[in-house]
Amino acid sequence: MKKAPERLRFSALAVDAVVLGIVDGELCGLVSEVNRPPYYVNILGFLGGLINIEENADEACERVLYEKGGLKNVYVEQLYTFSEVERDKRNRVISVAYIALVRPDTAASYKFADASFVPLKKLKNLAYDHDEMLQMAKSRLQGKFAYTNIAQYLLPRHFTLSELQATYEIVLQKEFDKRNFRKKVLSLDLVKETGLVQDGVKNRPAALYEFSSQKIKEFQLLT
Amino acid sequence: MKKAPERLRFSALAVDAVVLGIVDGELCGLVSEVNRPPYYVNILGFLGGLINIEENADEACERVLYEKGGLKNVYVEQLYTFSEVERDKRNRVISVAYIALVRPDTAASYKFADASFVPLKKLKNLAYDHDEMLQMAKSRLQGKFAYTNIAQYLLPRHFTLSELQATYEIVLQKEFDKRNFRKKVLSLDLVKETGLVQDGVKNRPAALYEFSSQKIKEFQLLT
DNA sequence: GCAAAAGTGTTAGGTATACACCCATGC
DNA sequence: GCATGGGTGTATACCTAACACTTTTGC
Repeated sequence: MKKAPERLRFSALAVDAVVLGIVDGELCGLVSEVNRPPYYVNILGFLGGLINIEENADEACERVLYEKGGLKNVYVEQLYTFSEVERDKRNRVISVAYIALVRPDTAASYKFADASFVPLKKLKNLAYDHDEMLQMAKSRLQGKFAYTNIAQYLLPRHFTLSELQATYEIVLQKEFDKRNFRKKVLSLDLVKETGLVQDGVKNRPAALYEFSSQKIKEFQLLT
Repeated sequence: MKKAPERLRFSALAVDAVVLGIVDGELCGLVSEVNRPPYYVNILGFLGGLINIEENADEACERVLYEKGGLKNVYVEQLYTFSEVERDKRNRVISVAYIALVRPDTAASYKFADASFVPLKKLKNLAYDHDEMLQMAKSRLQGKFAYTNIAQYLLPRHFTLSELQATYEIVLQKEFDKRNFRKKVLSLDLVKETGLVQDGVKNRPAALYEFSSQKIKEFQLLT
C-alpha cells in the first residue's frame, strides 16, 4: 500500500471512543486526563489515538480501547466523523468517533491508568470537540434503545426484568410502568427466561432473563 | 494550522456523495464514469473528491457536489466513514461518505458532464466500496423516512398528497392505503395545505400541500 | 358521457395506558 | 412478622388496518 502523495496528506487521522456504561444507576462515560500543552491541560477527554497505516478505523478503535482503556470485546459502532479545521488547535486531526458499551461488571470495577467512569451530567467542558461527541453519542444511544436490542450491551448476560427496566429508564430518562414494561419486552420476544433465579438476595429472588438474540435486531419502538 | 507530523500523514482524505433523487417513479443515484487506471476503468462511481486543507468534510462535500455535479443547496447528511486499508487499490484513502437528496425538478432534467441519475437497481459493481455505500445510504434513507420529515427533500416545494404517497412508496418499497396514508400525515402535522390546487391536469385537480416544518423533525413511525 | 385521478368514513382488531394488590424470601 | 422487591390482570382509550364509492375536471 502506497501512501497518498505528499500534498494530499495534511491531516492526521484519529479515532475517539465514547465508552458508556452504567455505574450506580447512572449512565457514565469513560474519560481520562488530556495533557497536550499548551491548549489542552487539566482537562478530560474520551479515549482516542491515531489510526495506523496498516489498520482501518474499526481496528484502530479496538486497539485504542485496549491500549488506553484495557478494554476487550466490547460492543462498538461508528458514531460520526469530526473534521472541523480547528477541532484540535495544535494540528489538523480528523477523528472518526465511536460509541462503545460496557457491561456493569466492567464499569463498576473499572481500574485502568487514570481513566475512570464519570456520570454524563458531570462531563462538561471536555477537550477538543468531545462535548459535541458526547451529545451525539447520547442521542444515538437513546435512539437505538428505542428500536433495537442494543440494551444487552449495558447489562450482564443474565438479568432480572427490573434490571432491564432500570437500564431503559436510565438511558431514556423516563419511567415505565412495571407491568406494561414486562408485557412489552416479552411480547416483542426481546428477552427470554433462562430458568435461573437470583441468589443471595434478601427478598424474593427474581427470575433471570437473557436477550433472545445476540445480534443487533430491530423492534418496534419502546416509547 | 500546521500539518500533522509527516509520519502520521499516510492517508488522503476524501468525501463521496451518494446523491439520490426520484426520476420516472424510481429512486436513482447520481453516478459518473470513474477512470483511474489500472484498477478502475469503465466503471461507475458516486461523486467524490479530496478534502482540502482549509475545509472540513461538510464543506468538501458541498464543493464536490458543485464542482463535479453542478449541484447547489441540496440536502446533505453524513452517512459513514469508510476506511478499509485496501478500499482504494492505488493509495490509502479514507472517505467520509454523505447522502444528498435532490428534488424531482433537479433530478428529471439533470445534465452535467458525464454524470447521470441511474435507477438503484441497475447500480451494481460500482468502483471502490461504493456498492456498500449505496446499501448503507438506502437503509439510512428508509430509516429516516419512517420517523422524520426528510421526504421533503425528494419532493417539490408544493406537492399533492398522491405525490407524497408515491414518494413514500418508492423509497420504502411498500404500498399504502390512500385514506389511511392521508389521515396519518395530516394527523401528524407532517404537511399542511397551501390553498393552491394543481393546474393543467386533465383530471380533477388535486390540492397542493407543503411540509409544515422545513427543519428535520422527528415523528412517529410510518410503518 | 367517459376517462382519470381526487377525495372521503366506518368498523374491527390490536396496542398502549393506567392502575393496586398479593407473594416469596431473609432476617 | 416485617421489610424488600417480585410478580400479576383488567378496563379503557387510542391507533391501525381494511375496505368502495362519489366527485371533479378535461376532452
